[in-house]
Amino acid sequence: MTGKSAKITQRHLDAASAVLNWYDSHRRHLPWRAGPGQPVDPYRVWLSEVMLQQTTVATVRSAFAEFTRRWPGVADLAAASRDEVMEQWAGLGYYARARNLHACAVAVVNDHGGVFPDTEDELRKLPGVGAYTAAAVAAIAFGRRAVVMDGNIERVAARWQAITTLLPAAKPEIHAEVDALTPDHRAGDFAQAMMDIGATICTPARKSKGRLSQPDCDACPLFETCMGRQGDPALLPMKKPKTPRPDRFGVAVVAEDEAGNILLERRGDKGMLGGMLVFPGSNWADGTPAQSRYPLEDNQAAKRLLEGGEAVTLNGNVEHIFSHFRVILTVIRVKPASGEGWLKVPKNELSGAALPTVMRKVARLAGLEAW
DNA sequence: GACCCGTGGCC
DNA sequence: TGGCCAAGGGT
Repeated sequence: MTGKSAKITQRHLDAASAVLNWYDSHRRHLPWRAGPGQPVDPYRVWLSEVMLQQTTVATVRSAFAEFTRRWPGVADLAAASRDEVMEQWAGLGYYARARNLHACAVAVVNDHGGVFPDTEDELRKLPGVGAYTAAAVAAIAFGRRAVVMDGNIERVAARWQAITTLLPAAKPEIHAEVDALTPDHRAGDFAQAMMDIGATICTPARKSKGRLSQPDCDACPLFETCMGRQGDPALLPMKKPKTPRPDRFGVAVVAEDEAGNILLERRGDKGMLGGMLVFPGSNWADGTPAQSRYPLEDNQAAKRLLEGGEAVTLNGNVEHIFSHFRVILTVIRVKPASGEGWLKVPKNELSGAALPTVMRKVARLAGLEAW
């Protein structure tokens, strides 16, 4: 997109050239990457980029294989129901990605004749496609020159230029350097090369035995032009400290009717776990453990399940860490007098349902899943 | 800019 | 064990 570029120096040109040469012999071979001279499938590029948002390559490998086997093209994915997509996405997290993934496939079919738009601006308008994904797809799938900035490239560039400004304030400054580095041709290869370098050589610093792990600078194609090596590259990029993660407490009710169905509800589209299935339960509140108060006062429908049946509070808790808080759940098991009004899933079909991981932990504590 | 939004792996 | 991190997007 637009934005200031740093002045392009010979150092920039040398670095970009070295990166592309390195890529030709050291690129990672990943299922969603076309080989040299092989045709690129924009659907697979887009799908992999969405999956890779904040998610590791190892996790995406199997998920990508399952999705492409089930839905080989964008029209197949668009023709699926959203609930099917949510089921297939279960366990991958950030469920807005799954909602947007389906909405995006539908938009490509309905508004673009089933063909992905090939410019950054048009891609950017699709649901779930932000600055990074639009640039990546434009460059990788369509050979456009686009400035691709992700966490890896951000780190590599910040070290290469020895940028000491704190993130995220440093983003424009880093973007300007990446822009100046990005070649007119092979911008997609350049971006993927930078990500490979970030993932395998210019790795994030981790504390190990009280020291910071060091990047493998000797193996890096940017060795000669890197300014970060004049200091300690492991210290870069500098980041603003994160806000602490509070604890929340709540109750989940595992209710099984006479027919062996488990009672669930589907969350609304907005907010946490949107579109996914969850056990009835309380809200998750800051502060004190829920069992010390009146935990289901905020959910009368769930509370009603406990009336009539013998409710058992299970020993132990479910603990789960989300991006911005930790939740500790008390689990109550009950045979309700009536399951009316709840979504019913047969006990033996729970494993294929759109249950997020925290709810699978609840099911496990209640003895419902091997998992 | 700040905050919301999952999960698994690593040391 | 706890804190940090991963090919971010939406509001």
